[in-house]
Amino acid sequence: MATELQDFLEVIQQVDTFERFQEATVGLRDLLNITHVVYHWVNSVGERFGAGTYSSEWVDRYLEKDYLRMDPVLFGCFQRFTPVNWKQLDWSSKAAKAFFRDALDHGVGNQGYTIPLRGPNGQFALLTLSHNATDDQWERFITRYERDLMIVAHEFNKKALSFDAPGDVQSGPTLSPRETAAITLIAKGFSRGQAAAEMRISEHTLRVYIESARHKLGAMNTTHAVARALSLGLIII
Amino acid sequence: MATELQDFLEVIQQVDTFERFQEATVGLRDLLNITHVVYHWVNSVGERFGAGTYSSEWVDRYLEKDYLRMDPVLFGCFQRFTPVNWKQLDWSSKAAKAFFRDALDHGVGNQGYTIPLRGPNGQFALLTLSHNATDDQWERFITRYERDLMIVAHEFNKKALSFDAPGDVQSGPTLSPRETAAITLIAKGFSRGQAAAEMRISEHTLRVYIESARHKLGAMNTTHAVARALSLGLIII
DNA sequence: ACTTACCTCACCATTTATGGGGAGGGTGAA
DNA sequence: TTCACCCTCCCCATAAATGGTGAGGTAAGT
Repeated sequence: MATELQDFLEVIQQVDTFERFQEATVGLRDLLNITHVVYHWVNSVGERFGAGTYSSEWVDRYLEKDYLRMDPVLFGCFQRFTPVNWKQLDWSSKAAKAFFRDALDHGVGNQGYTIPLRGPNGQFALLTLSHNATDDQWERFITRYERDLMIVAHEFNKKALSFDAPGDVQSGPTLSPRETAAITLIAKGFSRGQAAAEMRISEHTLRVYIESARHKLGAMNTTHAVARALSLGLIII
Repeated sequence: MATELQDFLEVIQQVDTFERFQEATVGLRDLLNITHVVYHWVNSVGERFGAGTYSSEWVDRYLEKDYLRMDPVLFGCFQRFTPVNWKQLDWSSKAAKAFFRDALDHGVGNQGYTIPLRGPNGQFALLTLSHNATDDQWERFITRYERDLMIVAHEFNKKALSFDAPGDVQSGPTLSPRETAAITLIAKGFSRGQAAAEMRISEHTLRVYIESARHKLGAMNTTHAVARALSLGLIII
């Protein structure tokens, strides 16, 4: 690992407030000598949090124009496992082209590289680097730093996570074996009657499990309970 | 990065069949001079695939006993973002203790380290290392290799992904914006009437979206559709 | 011994979801 | 332009889920 980035990991580990995230992104930008570094994070309750070097005008415009719903970077990363060079994305739609032009006008670089990382409970994070460079230059930059940046992204996430769920992991509700089995069957598309038959219990009993699980999960209805159980990783389908 | 692992990345990149995964795990085990290396992967359609150095007896027993549903490692990793040292997990339950003893009896080491990684469409992968060592020795081992192993895990996943969706990323079903919005609201526990009010459309229209999404997702009912949409990463609640 | 949680079963009335139709207007791509 | 897909609205009858309340037995932990 490049020694300058080695040191930078220490900087991340000392982040203790949201504001420090901002400083850390600035630090990384200056270290790599590029135009922008942005860290974007969606926590387990769907709250978005961003820290980075984009101008506040661009951030406001991005939110105002609801670019979240058309940004090919965000969209591409939602469907991907691996980091992505922006050039590889699909910019063919009219909306995407307009968005890219708008971004350029607001100081975002013409090149970009984004690392997506996912956690349990729908946690989703992006570390984005942007710069003005030729395709070749950018390719070389990525080749040089991609592995280091992966580590940096993970360190950022570790910090973000520590803010999200301070303390224990095992805090959420737990389901009994029969409740888990019942909810899992329902999540697989079984009706109550089918699920009861599968579990060889009366439909009445199955209802008790579902209701019990629903209460534990604080869910409004069965569908909500299934969604929460899935999000919390309590069941696997 | 340790040079021996540097070279190993090349080995991973040359994996071209499922069998080669097996060889790669053996290679990594010998390189690190530990007892076991296992790579476990759940693809976008829920199929499980494992490659590693565990004895076939243990693998068979694991499946036969349905340890998948009680393994604290698997369970812990589902709820976690970051790699986990097995010692940190909750082994207090009777089932977990019995499982651990059974694992020891089948040659699994007393120490372990597992890196969870998630992708879109519910893809979930684990890279597990296991060894017989004291807590201190294992701690030192992890401290030395954790960053390198993260890179290795990502390389494994890159390969696994290339087998999963050869070619296009856009393989699964997609939902229209309104369908996504409707399914998301239902997943959040809204009734059809509430969701329709929230979207400012008639309940009839909302039903059309739900039904349409249900058909696209090949789901038996609304709850199943929500579960599938969540698993596929099409919605976030 | 006592409490807590789990598993199993039952009835009531009401609300909600589902499956099957049909129809018109919009937008974007081939 | 035509085709496909999306958005919006409507009716009907039936099937399924929900909310509330109750009750008896087992198993584990304090």
